[in-house]
Amino acid sequence: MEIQGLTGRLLDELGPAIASGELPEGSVLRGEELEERFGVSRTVVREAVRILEGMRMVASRRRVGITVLPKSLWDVFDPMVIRWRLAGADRPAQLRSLGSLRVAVEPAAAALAAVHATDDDRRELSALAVELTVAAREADLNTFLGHDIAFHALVLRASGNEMFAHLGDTVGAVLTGRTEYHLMPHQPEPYAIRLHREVADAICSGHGEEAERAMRTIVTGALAELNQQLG
Amino acid sequence: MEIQGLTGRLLDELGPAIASGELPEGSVLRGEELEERFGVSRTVVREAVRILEGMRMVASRRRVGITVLPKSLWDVFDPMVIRWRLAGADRPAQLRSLGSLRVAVEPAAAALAAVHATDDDRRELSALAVELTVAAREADLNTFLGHDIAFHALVLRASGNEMFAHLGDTVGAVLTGRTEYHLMPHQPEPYAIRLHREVADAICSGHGEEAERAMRTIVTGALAELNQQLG
DNA sequence: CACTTGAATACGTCATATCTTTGAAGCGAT
DNA sequence: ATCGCTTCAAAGATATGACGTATTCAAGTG
Repeated sequence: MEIQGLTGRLLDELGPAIASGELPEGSVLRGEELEERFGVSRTVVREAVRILEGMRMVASRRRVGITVLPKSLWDVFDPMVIRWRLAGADRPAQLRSLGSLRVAVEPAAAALAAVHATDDDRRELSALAVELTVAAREADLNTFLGHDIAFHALVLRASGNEMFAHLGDTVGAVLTGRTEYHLMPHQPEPYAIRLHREVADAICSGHGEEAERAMRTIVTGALAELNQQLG
Repeated sequence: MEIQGLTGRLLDELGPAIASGELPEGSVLRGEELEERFGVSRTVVREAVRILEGMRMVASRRRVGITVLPKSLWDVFDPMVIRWRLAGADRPAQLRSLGSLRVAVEPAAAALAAVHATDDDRRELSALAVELTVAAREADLNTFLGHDIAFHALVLRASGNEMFAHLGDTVGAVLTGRTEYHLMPHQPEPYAIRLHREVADAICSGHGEEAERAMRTIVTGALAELNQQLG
């Protein structure tokens, strides 16, 4: 679900360059310069810049050029921005931000899911918790990661809140990144696994507060681990 | 900080039309049709569509046209999308989503602010709490609203989390909308005012848990009130 | 020194042409 | 009648030339 064509390719050059700080705040680009540098036409440059303008990473002004805006103005919830920042020099800061966001949102989502999840949601959640346990026991990290992502995305979706649901992919990106990052030398901790089952059980039986508490333990643990890794 | 020019104007026609459901999921537009309907050139249409594509509200495909994507794919955290939805038929759903989001995020932000707020932040927060109390006592609703928005935005910013900070404007839009919505026939509740002062005091003195608790009481109260209003 | 004026500049918009992709119609063979 | 291949046309994607317009900067003027 990405932007296609030359515009998309240019975007994937400019976005990361800005997100990583390679083009710092206040940098000025000229449209014609971008045309030459990337060998594309005005059309392509203008459309890519418009998209960046839509996410408030740049502003285009007559007689001045295309200015890189301060990070505080960026749409930091835009999945593209998040992906670019996770891929570049801003990765630690982005992981910290997302860690705190998870601590805030996921317990609330779990509590809501206990009320709003459909029967199908509950069944799938239970199944995922079981498969998670199996994959962990067999130390199958890739399978584990996939189920873990699906688990958290499902809780967020089952909350019935569209904004929470939308964070599913982002959380998935964090979990993927975390696995890649420290390469998961050890198998997942049994305690964390048990907590996932507790979340699933609590949501299935409609115990919102318990689901919230268990989920909070999971995400605060993840945040603590993250802070330890990042120093 | 809006998109300027004809592109911006077209965007402000198309965005709300899609957000309100006037152009439902699956609707197909042709670029040429938009050119004629709005009397603008291809350039303008394409750039506006590109921006909408960037927020995943539409997808453009050859031989088909510009298709309105299902709401579940939209970047629901994009400030433009939120504004458009708040302005149209989707307003109740958007208010509910934002209400839950506030319950999740603002208490966490308050807790973090107690640790990360600068001295200036703390001073400003105290001042705002006082001015809030004064405006409430004088039943000056506009002043009260302004300070209320500033208060919540400051807590979010002082949390030190850029993603939380970014929600300041959105929360402001919710508060503004709420005041406009039920026209605030009564003066703000003294209990809610006291809670704001508690939040400020707790953050100033570094008591994260107390700040979190007081803030949670505020936002859960707001959510309950909202649910009552919306049925 | 402050103000006005003008020219240079870079984006904004329009119009047109060509290329590329792709959905669908057409058509033949099994 | 259905499957599979070919062909065609529709619509977006890209390129390019022309002109409009706001904005900046500096020269000129009082």
